[in-house]
Amino acid sequence: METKTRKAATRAVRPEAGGEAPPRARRSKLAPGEASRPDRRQDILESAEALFAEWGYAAVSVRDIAARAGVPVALVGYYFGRKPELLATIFEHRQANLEERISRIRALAVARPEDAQLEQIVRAWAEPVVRLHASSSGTSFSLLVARTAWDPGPEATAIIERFYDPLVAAFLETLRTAFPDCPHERLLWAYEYAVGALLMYVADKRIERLSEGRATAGDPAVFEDFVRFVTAGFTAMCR
Amino acid sequence: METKTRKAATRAVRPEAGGEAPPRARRSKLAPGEASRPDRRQDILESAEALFAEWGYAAVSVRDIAARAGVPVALVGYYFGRKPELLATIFEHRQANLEERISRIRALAVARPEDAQLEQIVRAWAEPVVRLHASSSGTSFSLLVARTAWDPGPEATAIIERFYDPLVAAFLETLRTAFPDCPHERLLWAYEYAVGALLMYVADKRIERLSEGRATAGDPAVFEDFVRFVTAGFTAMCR
DNA sequence: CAGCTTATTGTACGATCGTACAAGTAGGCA
DNA sequence: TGCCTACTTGTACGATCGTACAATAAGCTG
Repeated sequence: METKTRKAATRAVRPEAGGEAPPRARRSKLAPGEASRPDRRQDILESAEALFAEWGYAAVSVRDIAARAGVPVALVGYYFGRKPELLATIFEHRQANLEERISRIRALAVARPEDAQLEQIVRAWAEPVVRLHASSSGTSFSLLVARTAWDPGPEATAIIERFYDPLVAAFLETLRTAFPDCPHERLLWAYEYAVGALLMYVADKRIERLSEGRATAGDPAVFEDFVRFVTAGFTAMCR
Repeated sequence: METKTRKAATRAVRPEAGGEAPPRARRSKLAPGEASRPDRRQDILESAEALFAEWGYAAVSVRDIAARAGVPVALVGYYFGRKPELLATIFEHRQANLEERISRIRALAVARPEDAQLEQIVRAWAEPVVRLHASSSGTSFSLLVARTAWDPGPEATAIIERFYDPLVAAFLETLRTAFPDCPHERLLWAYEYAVGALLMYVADKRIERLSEGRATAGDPAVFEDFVRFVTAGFTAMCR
């Protein structure tokens, strides 16, 4: 519940090292034997991702991010502008995984084997997330997605609307081919429950404590159980 | 990610208007025809509950709470001490609902009709929450529970451990009588998914936007669908 | 009335926050 | 050589935060 009133953004130009701009090939001169000095912009991005994922967007300060990246505070603003833009940039860099989910779901809508279709939809929807979560570089981002989805603040909800509304649309549309007679609202509720389960799969820390470390999210059998749970839930509600 | 270092709490005595102390029968003198002046302590408590539920613990300042309650800031500290104690007091005032859940679940463990037992367990576990959520005075608290469960901050996790670990224990213990052959970890994962679904049921704001207002959580049929979803999920995973 | 306890208020301290801004450095190209 | 651009840094401003504290008001008990 903040009420910030500051001058509007007047930053002249910001380096766009991401996609279209020149591929950021400065710093080519490095002493022989010296490891290529890591990109400080990337350092900031990874630090922000890790910290946001662990503590939530609001609980992490720009100074925390800069400290973890080992750069002065002002460099964060230089590369990413305001704090909400930094959050958005993180999600932009991870869009590939999201687009894979959408395209896999949409592909199922056209080719319909009519058999075990639901399970395929659930897999197409959840599997990229679980795979990302299991990878070493993506585990913090999958956690960040959950934190952002649960964050009631305006910055987080804006991110969710922008990046994940298309996924919901694709999922529901394909799901309607599997359950043509199920009312739309019921599908929506079932989707909510599935999202809740998936977010808990990816983000909950409590299960580690409750199981005394025996329950690990990396086990493929756990994912198979997850698919079973969600698939059966959908079937029970809509069939 | 804050690092506060202040003097330890040296407040002498704080009014304990809640449970054991004298029932707070001051302010008995009111002019005839004048409505009994509302308890300002209660006002603060309700304001805090509503604001924490809507924006999350960290995003709400003590000043926000005082402003909503119409009292000066210092009164919050006078009645509740530090901010984490205020959060804990809210949960203490709502413990009745939690204890109902636990006792209902435990009651099912002794009398076992062996038939439809799982559905009864799920109902005993979820129904008090849904009923509280549907009531006018409890809808903000059920939202607060979800926000707190999802909050990675230390204050929130302390609350969850203190108040909800007994519920998990009761649920799992009773569940083991229904699925004697299901491994413990699998039950734990299924419980996680069920919690995720329940929290989404209670707290998610996105479904209102996605359904354009047509999906209402108050509908009893929605709760029946929820029970179906979770029950089928458990059965598919553990049976 | 006095005396004590509770309730109430304004205020101020120290800390942390996001963000802007001016000044500085360094490398590529003329 | 000098200039342009990208990168880097220290710092400071205004705002907001949790919390403590002294002082006052109000109500009850004698």
